[in-house]
Amino acid sequence: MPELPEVEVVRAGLAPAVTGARVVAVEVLDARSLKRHEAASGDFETLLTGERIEAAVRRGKFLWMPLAGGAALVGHLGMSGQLLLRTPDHPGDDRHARIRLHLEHPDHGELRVDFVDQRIFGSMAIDRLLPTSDGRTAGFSADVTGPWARSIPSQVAHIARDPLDPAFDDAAFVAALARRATGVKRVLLDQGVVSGIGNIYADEALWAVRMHGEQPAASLSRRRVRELLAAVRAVLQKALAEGGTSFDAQYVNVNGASGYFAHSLNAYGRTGRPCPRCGTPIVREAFMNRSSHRCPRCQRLRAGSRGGAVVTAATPPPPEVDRSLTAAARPTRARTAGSRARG
DNA sequence: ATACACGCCTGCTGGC
DNA sequence: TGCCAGCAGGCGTGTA
Repeated sequence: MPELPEVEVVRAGLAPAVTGARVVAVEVLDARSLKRHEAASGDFETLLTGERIEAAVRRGKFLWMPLAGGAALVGHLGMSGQLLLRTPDHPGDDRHARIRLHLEHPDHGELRVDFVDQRIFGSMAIDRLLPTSDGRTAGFSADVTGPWARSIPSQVAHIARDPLDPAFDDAAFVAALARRATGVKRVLLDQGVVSGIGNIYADEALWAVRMHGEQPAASLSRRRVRELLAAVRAVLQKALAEGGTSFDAQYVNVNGASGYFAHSLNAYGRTGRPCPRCGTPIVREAFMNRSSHRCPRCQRLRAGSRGGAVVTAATPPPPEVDRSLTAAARPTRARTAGSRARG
């Protein structure tokens, strides 16, 4: 399931191929993938056909391509979405292909972008661009000089900046947690507070700093919140670095699903298997209609230390983000695009 | 305003 | 073997 690193891999793979390309034809194979397209703004195919793509930009898990006409093509991969860059003659028998874009690029010639999405939690839409509320660059892209750089699609405007964004406000994040009367994991998953984090990387970051997901956010000291934020960044960057290796730049096989499942993980999906740190079996617990995974020994609920004396016994040891995520993960890492064929 | 349950979707898996 | 519940879960919406 694509979270920030996976979406960034897709964006980075897409960008060189689509930037400057013209949309010559659009095929909507399943209109359900347009559920976030506002019909009142016009027909999706009509609005998109003939447009020139200016860039590929990402904030959190949202991806968009500013168009020369001033609007943007917005994509969200949802649970199972992929944006696959293909040659025009690629077989069209993909069972879950929902939308197809036929592009003409001045340097690369004819290209096809297939939006493939099994569960249809993802979507594409044409949306208008609004100025960013803080006047800064809207998201991540290679080019920040275009007229669209400080503009964000209306349906992405409520999404917070992600932790890898240079404009992310650490102090505001600390303050936001102090205000929240809920568990820290819920806040990590709230895209209005910090974007890009899904269930997998939330569990991994919490494991890295030995924190219980139900720990009340407001009970955390500023220091602990900053440790958590650092762990989030480390986990995302580590995954991103791995994803970079799985991208086959030669023949643009842009693929959001290859990579991260089943490897590099210390807690997520490891129910019953030993915690890489202490050996205690990882437990799985119901959480918001899904699951949380944690080490019952390393990650316990603790008395809050915020605003009071630090309780020595409750002070966690320093996080071991790097060592655990690097060394433990490598042997099980999947290969690259080639391994994807197994499905 | 904030917190949380729910619906949207398909395909796979395990229990009976 | 077939059937069905459960699970995967991001995000918008509705409710309290």
